[in-house]
Amino acid sequence: MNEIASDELRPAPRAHQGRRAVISREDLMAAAMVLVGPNRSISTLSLREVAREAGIAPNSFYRHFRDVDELAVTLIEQAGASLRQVIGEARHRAITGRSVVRSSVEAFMEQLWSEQKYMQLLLREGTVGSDAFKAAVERQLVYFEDELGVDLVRLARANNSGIYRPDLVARSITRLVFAMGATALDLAPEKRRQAVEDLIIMVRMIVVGTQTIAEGRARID
Amino acid sequence: MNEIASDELRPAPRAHQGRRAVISREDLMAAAMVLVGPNRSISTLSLREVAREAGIAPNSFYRHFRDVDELAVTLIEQAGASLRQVIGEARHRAITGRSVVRSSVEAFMEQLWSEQKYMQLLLREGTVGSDAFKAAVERQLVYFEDELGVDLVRLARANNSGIYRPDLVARSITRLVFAMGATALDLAPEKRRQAVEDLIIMVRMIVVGTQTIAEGRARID
DNA sequence: CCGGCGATTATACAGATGTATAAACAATTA
DNA sequence: TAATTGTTTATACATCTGTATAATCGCCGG
Repeated sequence: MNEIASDELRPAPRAHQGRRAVISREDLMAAAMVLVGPNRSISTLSLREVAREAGIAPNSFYRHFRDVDELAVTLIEQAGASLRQVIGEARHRAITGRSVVRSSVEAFMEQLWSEQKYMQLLLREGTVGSDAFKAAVERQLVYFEDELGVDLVRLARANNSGIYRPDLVARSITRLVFAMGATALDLAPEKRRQAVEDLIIMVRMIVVGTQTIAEGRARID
Repeated sequence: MNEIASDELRPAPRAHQGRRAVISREDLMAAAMVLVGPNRSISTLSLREVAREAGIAPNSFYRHFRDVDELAVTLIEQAGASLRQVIGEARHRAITGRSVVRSSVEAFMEQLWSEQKYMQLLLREGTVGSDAFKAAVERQLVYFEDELGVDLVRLARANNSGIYRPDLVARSITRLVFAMGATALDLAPEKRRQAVEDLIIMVRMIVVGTQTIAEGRARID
């Protein structure tokens, strides 16, 4: 994508010629993360602002990203990858435990509190901003859905329980959890526990629903 | 709230003294709606921009709203009220029909296509922006949930079907429908029909889930 | 040690933004 | 008609933005 990003692709074709970069893409991404907050979305950050926070001249920004939007997309991908890893681990660790729903939701919410700013990118900024930005977030959500879908099928087989339209089940759960997580982000700490319990019940309803339908026991109104 | 808004409260204390306002709050709100679009969120509109679109001097804006944020909150309330009315009608009209889920979801999606810009405010801008703005959106969602919750209980009684935690059911359905609606907003027209059908299935899963749990037929994994 | 080159910077410019101040305006009241 | 009052406007200012241009810095190969 970017000629500078390809540094990591070709490790050192000719070391470095000229002055070595004193600042890295990662530094700029970190600076951007310092600036975002509950009332500051990534798309409202200015190039100068990020550069200022990183302690470099505005123009140096261009050597690393074409514009703030490209930086935002990179951050989204990083946040998505890290979240999917955490949740994936939680799900597989829980296979031997008791409730997959509970441990997955709890893992998600833990990641939510500990990485608030990263999570905010995925949860609440996916619907505004440039097309590239929206697409990047949507991509992460679909990754998430796909992995969840696979696990749902595997679990259904293991438990000898039916599952109806696992794709839609995965989609429902993902979107619901992300939506509830977004509102939970600015929730008073003492209400968080309750929010987690509520969310677990919500997810269980979906799971019970798909099982009941699959087993032909559903009464459709 | 605003001394000009109170026009409608005290009809005409002393008609008008001085020049009559040549532009109204509604004109400014309409101008703002012209400017928003799939890639333009309300919180990124500048005061000058809205004034320009409305054809007034920038400073005249202050006679009607304190800032763009106050205008945005007013728009949110208007959008929320109109949506709740449409959906409420659809739900009660459907009580005599066949599927409440189908007709409600379809009514929602119709409103989505016909009032895209208004709906966008509720669906995708609720998580960024000022606290006042986020609170306004959340308020509309809770209104929506409450009304849905009441109807769910009524329907369960009418159908002699159980319902578990109707509050959480209403919340799940609301958040899920809004989340899916937000992504559906920039969907190619030919994919919309499929999205509606998928969404109906998702909602049905939740409904079947709550019924199954209420009737003690659930197998909790 | 030095010439070259790439990363970084300083400076600058045009445009946009929020808003302060005061003048121009029109409708109502006296 | 004339004074009054609230609305609208013109002008202005400081600040911020993205970016173009050219100079500076420091490492690396010769």
